[in-house]
Amino acid sequence: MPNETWQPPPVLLTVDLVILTLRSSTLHVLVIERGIAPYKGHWALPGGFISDAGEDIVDAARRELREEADLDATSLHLEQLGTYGRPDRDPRGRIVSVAHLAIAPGLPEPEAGTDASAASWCPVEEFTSGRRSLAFDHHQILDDGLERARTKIEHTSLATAFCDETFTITDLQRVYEAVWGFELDPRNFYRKVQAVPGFLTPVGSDRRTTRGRPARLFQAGPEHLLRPPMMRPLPPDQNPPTQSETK
Amino acid sequence: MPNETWQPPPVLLTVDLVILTLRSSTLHVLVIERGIAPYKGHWALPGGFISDAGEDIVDAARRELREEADLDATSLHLEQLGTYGRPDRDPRGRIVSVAHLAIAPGLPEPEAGTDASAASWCPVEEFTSGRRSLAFDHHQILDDGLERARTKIEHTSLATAFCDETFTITDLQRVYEAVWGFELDPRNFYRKVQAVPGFLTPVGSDRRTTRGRPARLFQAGPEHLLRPPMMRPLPPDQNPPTQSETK
DNA sequence: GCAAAAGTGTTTTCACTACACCCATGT
DNA sequence: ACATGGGTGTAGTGAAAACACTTTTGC
Repeated sequence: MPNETWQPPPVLLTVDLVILTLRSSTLHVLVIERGIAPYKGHWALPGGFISDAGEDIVDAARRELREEADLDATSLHLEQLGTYGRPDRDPRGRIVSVAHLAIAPGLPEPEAGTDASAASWCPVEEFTSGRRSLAFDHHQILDDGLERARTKIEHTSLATAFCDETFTITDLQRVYEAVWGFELDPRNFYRKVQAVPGFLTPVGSDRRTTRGRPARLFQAGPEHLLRPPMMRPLPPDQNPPTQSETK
Repeated sequence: MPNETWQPPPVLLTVDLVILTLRSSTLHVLVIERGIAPYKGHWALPGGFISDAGEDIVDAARRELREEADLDATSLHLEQLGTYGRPDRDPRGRIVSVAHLAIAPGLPEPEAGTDASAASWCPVEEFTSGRRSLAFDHHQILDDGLERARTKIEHTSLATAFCDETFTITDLQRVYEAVWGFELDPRNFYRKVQAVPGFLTPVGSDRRTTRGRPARLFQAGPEHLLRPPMMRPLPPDQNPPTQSETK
């Protein structure tokens, strides 16, 4: 162990953001086009350095959310995702990034032309399919953020963070389908979500904007942990053998 | 946004470790008695500064595991838990800590008197009950580590990391009971774990030395994700109302 | 034999799937 | 009327809790 007079090497700390939203029933992530080196001209996740020595990490994430995405962090879901510190992850030197996951309701228009000039929503499928790439280790961070979202909507009420203040059950179903990547039975989904105590609170009025029968409106309930959880079926690549089959 | 000539403030990075193990069917955490200020003489989680600018974060965690706990990180479960950076968390200044969770099989004896003089296993209940306290924000880190362990043994094979190379099903049940804090039915547990494909692999030879019928020995199977998961029942503080009751 | 721990069978309950069917609205 | 999306009934399936019961050891 180093002795008392030894001084540890300082590092530079950044925050990076995986900001997810739903746009026309498709999962999108906010990316920016880098204006400076390294990776100038490449796509990257929004983020930046901790601004001063007294700034809390989550406050830095909130600030970047406002500066780079023009989003109000007080009304958004925001959680820490993980810390990425591979020594070679940034060619400028030892830069450690604390990644965060943010969930926003679907905004009707892309980002207004504010401080962040080159920010835009992009379907996550562009990146997961490999058609587009991301700077630094941001592909890894995006993958981790997507996996976090997929598992968290199973047993927490995180899916409501993708919706507006009030929403229909079908709206919520679109969230699950977009995040998980497959379709669900609407009738069973309808009852399943309502059977979870505290998940949804009915609000008096209905919504009649489309044709067809008007849908009841709900808002997020008081419960954050879903019991029973909304378990996703395993993808049908192969049916797992049960205990009895090995008999 | 700061202009190009602005330099971000460097911070000091540490790693802290929540090392959990089972000792006589009780969950224990490794704590050290601090020999230097701040919090001199108080209990704290093992940890230390990143040693040089090229050291990966997880390597630093492995190094601390070896230096402070005399544990070989290659045979242990080790994962990142989260990053703690409240500006006032350390009176020495801006020190950000990347906390890790480590799981060790039950060692027969406490730590050998190696580099870490004052390290000792302590039942976690001493801290969760408030009888003992921890330095810095380590109480928060411990709570987060415990919660991570509780949820991860539900849907991953993490519980096997508490066991030796080979173990009986009852050994594994003790892990679940210690981490969750309540007892399970041994007969149902016996079948439930074996019904999860890939969770356990029977090792040919059986037996073990207690009185009573000898138990079959198993080792951890190839599957890391448990499907179906080992769901814990909700604590019986109150039975949640189902959908039909609100009718 | 008896206690203790391992392992099995069986019943009941309950959640989930699949799908037929009814309801309320716009055009 | 009929298309469209919202909402309900119900039978079949499988997982899990509860618990009686059998097996295999040490003493």
